[in-house]
Amino acid sequence: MPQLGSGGGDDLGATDEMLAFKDEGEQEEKIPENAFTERDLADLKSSLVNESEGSGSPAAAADPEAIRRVQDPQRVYQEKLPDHMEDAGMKHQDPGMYKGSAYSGYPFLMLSDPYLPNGSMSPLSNKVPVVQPSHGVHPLTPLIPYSNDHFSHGSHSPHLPADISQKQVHRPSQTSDIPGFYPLPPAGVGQITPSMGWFTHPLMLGSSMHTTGIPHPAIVPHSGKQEMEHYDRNMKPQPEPKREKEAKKPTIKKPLNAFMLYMKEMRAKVIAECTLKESAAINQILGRRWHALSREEQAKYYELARKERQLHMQLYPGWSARDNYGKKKRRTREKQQDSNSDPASPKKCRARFGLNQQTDWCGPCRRKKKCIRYLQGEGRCASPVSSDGSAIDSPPSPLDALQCISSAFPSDKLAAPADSTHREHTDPLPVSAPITAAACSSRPNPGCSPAPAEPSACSVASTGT
DNA sequence: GGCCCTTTGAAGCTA
DNA sequence: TAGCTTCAAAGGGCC
Repeated sequence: MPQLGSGGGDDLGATDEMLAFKDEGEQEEKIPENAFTERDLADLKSSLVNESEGSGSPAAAADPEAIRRVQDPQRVYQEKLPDHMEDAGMKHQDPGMYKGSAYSGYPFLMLSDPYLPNGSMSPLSNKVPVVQPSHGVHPLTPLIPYSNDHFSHGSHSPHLPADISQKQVHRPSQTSDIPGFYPLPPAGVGQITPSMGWFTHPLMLGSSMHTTGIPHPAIVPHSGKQEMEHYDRNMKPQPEPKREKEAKKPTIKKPLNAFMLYMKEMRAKVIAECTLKESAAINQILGRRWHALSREEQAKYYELARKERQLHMQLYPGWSARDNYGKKKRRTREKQQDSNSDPASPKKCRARFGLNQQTDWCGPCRRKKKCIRYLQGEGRCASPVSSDGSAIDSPPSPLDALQCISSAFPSDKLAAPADSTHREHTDPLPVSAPITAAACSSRPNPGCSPAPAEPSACSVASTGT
């Protein structure tokens, strides 16, 4: 795996685990200077619970651990907030690791400078033209990856829900205790912890602010306008029938993982460069580019993702990914069947290549994903025939599009990673992969010169499937 | 309107 | 513990 595996890395799939991050427990010793206080955290949780669940606190009630954490904030926050923020130079302006990254605007990393005292963004924050006009979230705010348009729907002002201020007024126990969670005067901003700094972003306050005043984007209604209306109503003090209230419980979304953060950042770039629109095709490209990233580059995103998870944990101690299970319907049965018959399934590929399953495979292969070699153009697994005797099809061919991307993005990493020693498991896109005329004809990029190849191979990029 | 596609990673579940 | 499933984002396509 290219990611972060250093030689003997075992779990190459979870490369973030391979980072030399300290154990959470070890991180308790240091508290970021700006760490918000125990009280803030407790209030924050309280407000979340109050707003989403009504006056009661079912989440906490159902989760003694949550209560304990709230009551033991020292443990909570110290436990959650890693000192590697300091280690990585993130506690203050980081001249290195995040410099030049779109994530220079990452709330966690911004600490003192990301949001200037007057609320404006750090100049560094505009480096990457990620544009998400339809979502009132600042595009450079990775800690705001969650869909937030739910909070700005309907006739409300796209900037601030009409009743926001009222709600703040009517929530004395929260507003008074969480001075930093609401539109703050410049002085207040400085009191907010780095991790909470995004709360004060003008855009956040404008459109994605949670009506609780805790605008964490992970909190969204289940879906749609109607639910949002319910959600708004839910914020009002009037008691509602239990069943109804339950149905209106907002959804707390999963924190984004490293790749998701990367996608969020790079999507617009890929779209702009290759005039692609379909997310499926874009994601294929991004997936390949992800593998082409250097260890250090990926480390940024793993770090961000880790902080994202930590913040998420702090905000929603009782939340579990399981809470959202069943909220999406998938054709899992069909996929499962495909996986079983897939000649590139991890198990089969491992066996065919006769490689050590602990060290010789990339993360995807060690899970359910296809063998990376299969995908990367070796064409097929070692055997041309699958276990059931049927012929193995040629691998999916987004490669031509990816090849084009490699031209569009003159990064030598795609063709020749800077550090090849750490990507033995995920070789970059084969340079020999031809760019089809179709692939390039749909792209304005002059660097994309077609090579003779099957025209149909571009279908992935040009049409999506 | 809502699911599908497509990617990787994290977390939960199951045997 | 290994393997599988689900969800996270995105937005065009499709039914």
